[in-house]
Amino acid sequence: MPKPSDRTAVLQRLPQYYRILRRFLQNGIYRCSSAEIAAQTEYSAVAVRKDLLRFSGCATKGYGYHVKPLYTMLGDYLGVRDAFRAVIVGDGMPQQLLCEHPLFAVHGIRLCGICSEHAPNPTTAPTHIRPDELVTFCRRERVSLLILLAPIDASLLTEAIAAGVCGVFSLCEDDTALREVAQQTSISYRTLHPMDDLISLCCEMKLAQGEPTESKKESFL
Amino acid sequence: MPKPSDRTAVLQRLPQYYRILRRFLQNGIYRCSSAEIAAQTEYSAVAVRKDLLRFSGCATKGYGYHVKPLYTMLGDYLGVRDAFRAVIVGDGMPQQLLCEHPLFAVHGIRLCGICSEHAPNPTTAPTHIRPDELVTFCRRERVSLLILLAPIDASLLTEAIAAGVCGVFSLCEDDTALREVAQQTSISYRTLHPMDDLISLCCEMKLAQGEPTESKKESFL
DNA sequence: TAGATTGTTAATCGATTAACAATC
DNA sequence: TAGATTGTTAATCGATTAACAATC
Repeated sequence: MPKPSDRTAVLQRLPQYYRILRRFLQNGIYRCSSAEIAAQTEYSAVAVRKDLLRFSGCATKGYGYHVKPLYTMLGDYLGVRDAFRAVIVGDGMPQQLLCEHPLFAVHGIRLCGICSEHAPNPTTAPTHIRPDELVTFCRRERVSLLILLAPIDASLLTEAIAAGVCGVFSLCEDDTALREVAQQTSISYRTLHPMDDLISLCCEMKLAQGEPTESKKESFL
Repeated sequence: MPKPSDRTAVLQRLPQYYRILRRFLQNGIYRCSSAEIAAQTEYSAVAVRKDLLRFSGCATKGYGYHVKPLYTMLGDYLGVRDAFRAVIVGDGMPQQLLCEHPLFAVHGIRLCGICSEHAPNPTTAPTHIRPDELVTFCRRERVSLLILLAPIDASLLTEAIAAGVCGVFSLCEDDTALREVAQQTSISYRTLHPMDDLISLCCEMKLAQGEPTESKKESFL
């Protein structure tokens, strides 16, 4: 059923639409056009319509999209209601940040534990898992998703995959081990490097300065 | 000098190469091939070579790239040595997270202050700025970059831009005001939604489950 | 009926890949 | 000279856009 194209550009945009629709619902907006969604993104209204073609059941020509059913169908399609069981691996600030993030409550990802050398703050954190217990825990608790805040050993990751893990979300500086293992095991994964985006922004700012606009040119007069 | 293509796909990849090269240097690797860089990414060696064509001075045919000068040139091109002056706007956990991030020490972004209702933890945080002081502060301290952890008022943002801000990096759930202002003022900006990537990963995991591989198919026998 | 809007098809554009030339 | 590797050109592929048909 899912077309191969679902794996690429479209799949990156659907979660954005999902978030935008949620905001619409929160603001009491129950009807919207493709143009209204597009205005909240970098894309065109035509692109939005194409992406949402799969959910045509929630659209009416001349009227637009019915936000409520569209939000539900989109969520189902994206798998947020599947309640994937997840473990955070690694110490550090982002750990607490992630634990408190509404995603885990709202979006059906069930945070089952935290795997780190040192036990985290017990008031906010779920079950603590020692690194040597990780594989056993994943198998017993049917964990399918690891969220990496620190690099994981290639062999440990391989064992975790054998124990049922099928997805990895990495926020690590160094993803070498993850890429290695992923090549051999066909798991799903994403690596995230927010600071790369910040640097790319800096570069754009720099280039923009080098190309003065009309008003800036005038200042040389 | 900069070609229009610099604004798009290439510019998103260059910061990745920059990070990978830094790791090479940290590991004492001073020579590398395009294939070795590509292995740390999702891209092909040919793509890497094309992207790095601008830095041909740091390459030798039959040998590869000279990591040290390439890292320096790439950093210069990306603007990380320009020491953009930045202010974090908004309360919350990511604030402390960002303050402690090595980026601000290592990559030449100078964090000048934090703008929020309540004063942050004074031990780790730089100057605290009250919201009504933001515009004055930006003008006086020549701030060019705002890092948004909470939505900013469209009019306040417009004033900040008039005061010299030319880039915005947003981690907010709702970017409506930012997009509005950006359309009229031609600032550079990036919006980041890590949870969108996590949801996209969930969807991929779900789709992968629906298409059993050979080994999984066997389990039905 | 007119206006608004989705859905569809063909054309365009940009990015990636493949093949190979150049050269250290 | 042979091997390794970058650099270049043309071909392919995928994604976006434009024009318009369909219909509520």
